[in-house]
Amino acid sequence: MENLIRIEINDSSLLVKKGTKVSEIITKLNLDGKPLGVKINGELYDLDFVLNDSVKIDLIFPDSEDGLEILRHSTAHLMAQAVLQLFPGTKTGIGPPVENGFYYDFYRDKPFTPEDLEKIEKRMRKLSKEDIPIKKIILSKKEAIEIFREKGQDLKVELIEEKGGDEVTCYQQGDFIDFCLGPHLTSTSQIKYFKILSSSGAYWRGDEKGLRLQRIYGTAFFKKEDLDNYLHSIEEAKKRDHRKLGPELDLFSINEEIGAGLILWHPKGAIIRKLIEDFWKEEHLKNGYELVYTPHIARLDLWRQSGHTQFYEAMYPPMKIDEVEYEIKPMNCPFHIMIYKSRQRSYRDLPLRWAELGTVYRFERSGVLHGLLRVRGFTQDDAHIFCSSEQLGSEITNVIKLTLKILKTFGFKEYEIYLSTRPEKFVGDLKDWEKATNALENSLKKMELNYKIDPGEGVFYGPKIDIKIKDALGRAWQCTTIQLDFNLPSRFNLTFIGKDGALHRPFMIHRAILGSLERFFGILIEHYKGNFPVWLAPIQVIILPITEKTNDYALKIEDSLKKYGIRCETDLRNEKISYKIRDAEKNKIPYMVIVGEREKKEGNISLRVHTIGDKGKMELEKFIEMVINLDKNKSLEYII
RNA sequence: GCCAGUGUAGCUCAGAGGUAGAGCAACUGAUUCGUAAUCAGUAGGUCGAGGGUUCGAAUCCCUCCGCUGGCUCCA
Repeated sequence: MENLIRIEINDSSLLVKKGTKVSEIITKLNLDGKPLGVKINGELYDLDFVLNDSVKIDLIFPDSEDGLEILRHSTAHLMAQAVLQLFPGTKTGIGPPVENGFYYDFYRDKPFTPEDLEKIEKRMRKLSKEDIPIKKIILSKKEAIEIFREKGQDLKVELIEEKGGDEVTCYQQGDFIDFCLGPHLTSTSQIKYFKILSSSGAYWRGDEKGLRLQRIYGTAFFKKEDLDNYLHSIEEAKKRDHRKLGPELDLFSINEEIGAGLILWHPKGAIIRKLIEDFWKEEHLKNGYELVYTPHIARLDLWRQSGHTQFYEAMYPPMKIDEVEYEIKPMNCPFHIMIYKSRQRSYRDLPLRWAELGTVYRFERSGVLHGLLRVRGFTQDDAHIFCSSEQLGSEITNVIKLTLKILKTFGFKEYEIYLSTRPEKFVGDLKDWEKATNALENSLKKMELNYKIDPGEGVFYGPKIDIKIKDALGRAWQCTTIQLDFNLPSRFNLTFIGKDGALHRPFMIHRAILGSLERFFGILIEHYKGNFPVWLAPIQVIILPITEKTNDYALKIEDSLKKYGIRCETDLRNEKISYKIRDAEKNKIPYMVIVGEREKKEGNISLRVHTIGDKGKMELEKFIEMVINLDKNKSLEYII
């Protein structure tokens, strides 16, 4: 009996001998089509996989994400084969599948030019047509190292030496062999619909001081239609890129003469910011926060005491004022701490929740700047909570609740939550770390939120929860962050007098919900594709007289709307109505109120709604009521 | 910061050693029009900045600045 294992596969369960290959089981099943591989315990394997334990097997077919992963991994190999044929002497690094595609890293003296990439793609098509079988081969570690050393593939030798067991798995297709666990397709002819997308620099093993490699990115699909759709979707996403929409809609700009990573908020962007800030302040006041304001600079000594000068790399050089060194702030925390320290605190005062829209400046390396999403000057929607050990759990839960409410109001439903735990280098004692990490995790569990654990990714001073939201091109950006801090309270010797009359150290939670107004605005522009909901739209209504004869009526309507605080304008230009409509649609104004002789005579309006179209005649009062309602409720809809 | 690409009118782009171009937007005029572009005219540029090669540079070379993709995904 001990030679038998139980295999769960395809809704059935069967007993097989130890050492059975997956493929032997599969031939016994009546399947439509052949699977590409299997997934066991979350790992992908090919059909040669030998079963030695009782496990559950998931079959991988082409129409799945896992199937695509196998295809893309094989396409990466195909690309490496093409590169080695065209550019002999190139050394191969690693070539994994990634979200939406794959890449392969190469080392070569000369960089790949765009023409080289075209040649590589052409060669890949040729190799695909040649229908080269892809075979798995098992070698001893010694053999494998010899083979790759002979081929001059030093990087592979390094990897095999480090990661290879006694037996080393390789995949071979024609003249190309790669050290790889697989799984892979069985022939290059199965790789048909692919495209090389871009190249870039990369460091060997992600080490900035290490070897500089060239990375080539590509993608692949099983169907031509899917590839075309993907390429089309990239083009579409570029149209709602905030860096394109922002200047187009006159929301913000970045001026080279002012400096990289510094944002100019134009009037239309500024009104949106104001509305976001008002909402943010209201919510915080409702939730027991108090507002504070702090300066933009402080003496360098303050940053020495906080530890920023030693630990924080993004500081600007200090400036001298009256022989004393001052530093522009990269964070708000030391200021809030000084407010805490401005008097003796008692357990009766706690929790203290201090919020500030605090503008900070950080030196970000030039290559990482990115529109509104990564800048050098930005305003954090910051707050610091000082609380006792007993209050920690409920404070964290309340921060998460507030976060979810705010994100929901803006219409965000998709985001990723991460819990980052203790890194190797850390300050504070283990008990506190454990308590705080548990408090964070318990809050997530209590609220039944899906989250991933980022082991060791916490900051040196404490564990944290991050919420990331994706931009138009699918890149995730950290917005919300909830961090515990074991560093500053002790560095500044924060205390409160407990019930017992003794001094205790408060817990400190550092949190930002939107992250920064700049980044959040960028994400928001892309989230709405520039079609802001009524409550945020810089201009909510534009009144379009059909000819000059109804200009007076249009202006009367503008007056009426303005009385109710509705943000509106009238297009008095001497243009045809279709021209004015086109302009208003391009400016993504929610409502177009069209008035001609008919409306003037009947005393009503014609309404056209952005992205929806002509809604016909309407009473002015009804329209006003609708707009006010949607505005007040922060509705994401344009019509009721 | 590093690798590669890129920078011409407000925007989208053409020009690739020999006098800076188009469309849209802007401005002026005509047209008075019913749901995504009426017609005509006018104006707009140290070709990112600085240096060099040349009789002559937007174009070739160098330096700097900005922007774009990537530098996290691990055989």
